[in-house]
Amino acid sequence: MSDPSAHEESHLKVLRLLDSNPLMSQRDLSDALAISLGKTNYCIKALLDKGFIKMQNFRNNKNKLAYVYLLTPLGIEQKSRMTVEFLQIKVQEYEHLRLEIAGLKQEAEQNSLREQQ
Amino acid sequence: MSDPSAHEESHLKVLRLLDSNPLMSQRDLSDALAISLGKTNYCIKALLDKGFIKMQNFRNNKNKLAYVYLLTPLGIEQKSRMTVEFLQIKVQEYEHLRLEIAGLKQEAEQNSLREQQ
DNA sequence: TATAGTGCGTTCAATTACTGAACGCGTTAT
DNA sequence: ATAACGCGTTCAGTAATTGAACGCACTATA
Repeated sequence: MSDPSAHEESHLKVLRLLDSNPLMSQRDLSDALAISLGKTNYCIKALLDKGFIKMQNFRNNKNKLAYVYLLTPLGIEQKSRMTVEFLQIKVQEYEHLRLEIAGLKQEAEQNSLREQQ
Repeated sequence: MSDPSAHEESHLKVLRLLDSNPLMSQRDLSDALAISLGKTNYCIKALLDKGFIKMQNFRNNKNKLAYVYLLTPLGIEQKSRMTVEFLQIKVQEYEHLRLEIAGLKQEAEQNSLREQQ
């Protein structure tokens, strides 16, 4: 995929997940996104590098050292921007898929007619 | 992509294209599918290997040597099977996308409300 | 207190996926 | 003749992705 929006989409998904739950580990994220741990780490680093998220140590009520990934103000702003951007892209994909399904349906019907003869 | 259905989808698309126009060259196919020539060639070879298509020399009315890629009876059968299979997959994707769009829309609206305050 | 176990972020060699320039060949145009 | 063209084919190079392994800090167990 040399499509730049492919990376961007992972970034948006991570931002959305972390915004709803900053406690997610990189392994949680890779499960949720169905991508490898390495790729998730690569993505997190990019978001840190861009200043969209920050990594923060904290101790929870069981005195366990852990991390939270918090969206920065810039990250929140970018998340909004990317949300609108992908909304448009997704609507286009939706229409494309609708047409593709229509084509497949038509063909499937033709095939079953052919079998009946 | 270790997803086996990714290959399969290319195969189905090639079968559909060739069924509608056996005169398409590998370059035509790579344009239509927006994939590289090398990948198209790899795909064609796989379909030949499986016996789904056959490659046939012919001479058109201008005495030009050329190839046609014809679907075999097995290829026609497989194309039908794969069409039904992907119809189901695509419908699922469609629903998934619908939900994703709904989520994005809701979020975009929340963001614009936040901006107004 | 010692020690094993757990979960975390991180790394990176290996694998897989993909590209597209280049080639040989036969046809077509000059 | 000979250049130009389009075809399938090849393959070295690059991009993308994986996941086992590592060190570290905390937790549970003896």
